[in-house]
Amino acid sequence: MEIETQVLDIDYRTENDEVYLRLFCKSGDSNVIGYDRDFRPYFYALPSEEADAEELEDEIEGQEFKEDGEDDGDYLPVEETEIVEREVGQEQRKAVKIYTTVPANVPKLKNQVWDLPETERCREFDIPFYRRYLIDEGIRPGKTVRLEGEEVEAEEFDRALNIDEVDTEVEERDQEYSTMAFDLEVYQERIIMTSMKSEGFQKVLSLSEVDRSFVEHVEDEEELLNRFVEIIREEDVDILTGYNTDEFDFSMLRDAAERNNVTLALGRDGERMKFNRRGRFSAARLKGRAHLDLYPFVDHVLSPGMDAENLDLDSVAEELLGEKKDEMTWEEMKDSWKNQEDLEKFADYCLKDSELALKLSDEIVPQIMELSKLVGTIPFDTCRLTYGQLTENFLLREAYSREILAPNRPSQQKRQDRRQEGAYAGGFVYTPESGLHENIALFDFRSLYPTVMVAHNISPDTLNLDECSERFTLEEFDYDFCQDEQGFFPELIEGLVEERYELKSEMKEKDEGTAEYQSLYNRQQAEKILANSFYGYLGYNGARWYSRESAEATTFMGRKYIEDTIDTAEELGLEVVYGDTDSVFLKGEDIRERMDGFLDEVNDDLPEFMELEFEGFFSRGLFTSTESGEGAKKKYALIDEDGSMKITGFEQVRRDWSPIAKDTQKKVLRAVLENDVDKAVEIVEDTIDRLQDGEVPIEKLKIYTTLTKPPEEYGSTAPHVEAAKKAKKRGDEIPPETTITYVITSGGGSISSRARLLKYADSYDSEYYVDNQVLPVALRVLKVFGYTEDQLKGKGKQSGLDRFS
DNA sequence: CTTGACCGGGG
DNA sequence: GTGTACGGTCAAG
Repeated sequence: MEIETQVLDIDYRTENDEVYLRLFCKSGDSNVIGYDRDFRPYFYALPSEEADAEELEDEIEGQEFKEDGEDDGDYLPVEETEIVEREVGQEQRKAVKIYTTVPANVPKLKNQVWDLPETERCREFDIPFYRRYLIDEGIRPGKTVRLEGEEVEAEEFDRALNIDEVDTEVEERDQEYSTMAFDLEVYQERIIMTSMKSEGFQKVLSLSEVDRSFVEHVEDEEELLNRFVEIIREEDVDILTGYNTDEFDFSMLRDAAERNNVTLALGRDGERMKFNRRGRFSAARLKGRAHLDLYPFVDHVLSPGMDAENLDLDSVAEELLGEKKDEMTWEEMKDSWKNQEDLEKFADYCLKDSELALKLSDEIVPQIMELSKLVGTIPFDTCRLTYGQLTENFLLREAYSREILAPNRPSQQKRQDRRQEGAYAGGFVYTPESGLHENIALFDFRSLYPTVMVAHNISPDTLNLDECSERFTLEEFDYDFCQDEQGFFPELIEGLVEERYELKSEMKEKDEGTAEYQSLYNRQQAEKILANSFYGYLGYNGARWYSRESAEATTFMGRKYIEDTIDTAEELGLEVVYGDTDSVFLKGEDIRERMDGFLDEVNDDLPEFMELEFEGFFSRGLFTSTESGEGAKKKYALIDEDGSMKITGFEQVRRDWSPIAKDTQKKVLRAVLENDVDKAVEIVEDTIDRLQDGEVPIEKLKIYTTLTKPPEEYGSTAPHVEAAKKAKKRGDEIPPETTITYVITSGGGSISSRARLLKYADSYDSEYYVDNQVLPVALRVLKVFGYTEDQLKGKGKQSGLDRFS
């Protein structure tokens, strides 16, 4: 048979010292499984100085390798060897490619081969087998492939085949994936509710009866688990998703399943869910169904481009969807369950969380899929890999197709050494003049670092070549980049940028809001993410292709271009307000008329591929100052003509500040940007008055901090720890991982000793909130206008007194 | 200034 | 399982 399909997931099995891969695919509505039994694990060995490739090959062929090198150890078979030519660093070399039977043999065999005197080193021995397969076969998950082979039977799948051939040169066809989001509610370490939501299906399983049509009552945790598994399998979705499901929901599910002796057979192959350990995290892996946790993807890939500083579901949904969770605090939820009151609201909240996660997945999963197609990782990996790891997977694929051997991953020691080298200079930041500026035009370089790398052919493989006719030399440093042939990194960047350019022009022909437009948008976005990742990757200490020189040269040239741009502006008599890395802020009454001339002047001098672009106008901008009174870098706020603010560097979005402090700062910023400093001062004074008069609702004074262990295990005293200890004495359960919502109450003693949980707080310490919360954040803005703490406070008190007199 | 502990997301 | 990988902040030393 022959089938056109998309790979969604993949794994491998070993049976009797043989290995086969399982490709979990989707073709229309059909679930397809393909078995490939023709792919063997392998790695490379490079000959040392005292041997050539042939001698090394003979040595390997002639040896009998045993596990742990012991005579009675299990045999580590070398199935086949082959001599190949590969690019190694900057030279062409012969390498021995060594095939074995099962993947687990590779690391063991590699150790022994590496120890041979004929071996200089081994290469590509730590690429997970299924990734190796995807790379070598050219399969990119989510992209259409044609599988050919004999049809076989397989339970739980609509079609199954033993693969003879994989053809990746196939025209793309659209494929939809069904998605379900889920969420758990937990009380005293027990699962009490779970919600599930997909297009056309919603349900809440609850341990208590709730008068809602979507709620199904279950007797106990065991029944809840069994029903959960049943429903997931009945609905048989392709993608199961949620927010922080690896760390929270699935770890709860695992514990509950253990307690109740239930098998979490959630995958398509009837197997139980397993945790894959990956460093600091564990990932809940289902087979054949992709479990995509949205949180790590938001954290690793999306957050650099987002405004939100904390990445809880609420903030992320608000930024990406413009939608908020239902207002229900954790305290309210606990009370609701404890007293079995208002359970309808509780169930609504539970369902809402799944609904939000599902909407978020509508937004995010297509991006994960596009990145999977581009980088070639399965979506399960794509959503969990860090930026550097995504980049590296792409590089491994591109290296393979160019017959380049990937460098080895650095050891812990080597990473340490690389870190020790210290930071190199980053972007150039222009010191602004603090205060309020008007009529600001913002310009920035289109993808500064990627374009710099292309313009100067900066790449580890063009660095300091022995033979080269034309060199780009950086005299400040002791190295150069050869210009004769395009390097590995510039070639990849140029490819991505050009492809993206085409996609963008294709986008212009589609209507915004259509599915086609969205899909093109997601593709170009994936390409942008990847193109922008190479610079950071070269300076990342864990990178195989680490090249400090390349990273350093890139920022150096970036600084040169932004400084030249600033010079050009000044030569044209334009006033520079600020600049950071790849952006310049200019101001002037007539800036709108003069900007085109400025842009032409700059762009005419730039190398091909580089471009300065106009970003937008702002009617006002506030720049703060440092302790010494100099203009502060990276801390400013802008307002455009529509009154929308762009705030950078202020603390108003952090959760360790109380709402009263954050709200006040935002209001003060707006007043200042609307050119009304007096109003800003009044806002502060008024807030201080209200705090001192006890008029501020206690809700506005809460501060969050998370406990990671039981409160009594902390050595140091911190407000949240003390608040938790006191609550525990009153009989509250405070398990680890609790987020403590506390308020500093009035009275004597240290601040920590007066911290109480929000629900127990019957007073507040106005002095603390004035001095440690409101004043510091307000001063961050108002110091520029000459206000001091005493002044704001004094005035506050005075106007307070005025009122009473 | 360096070192080490803590924290994130979830309930 | 071709496992074992973060990065920033803050208080203490």
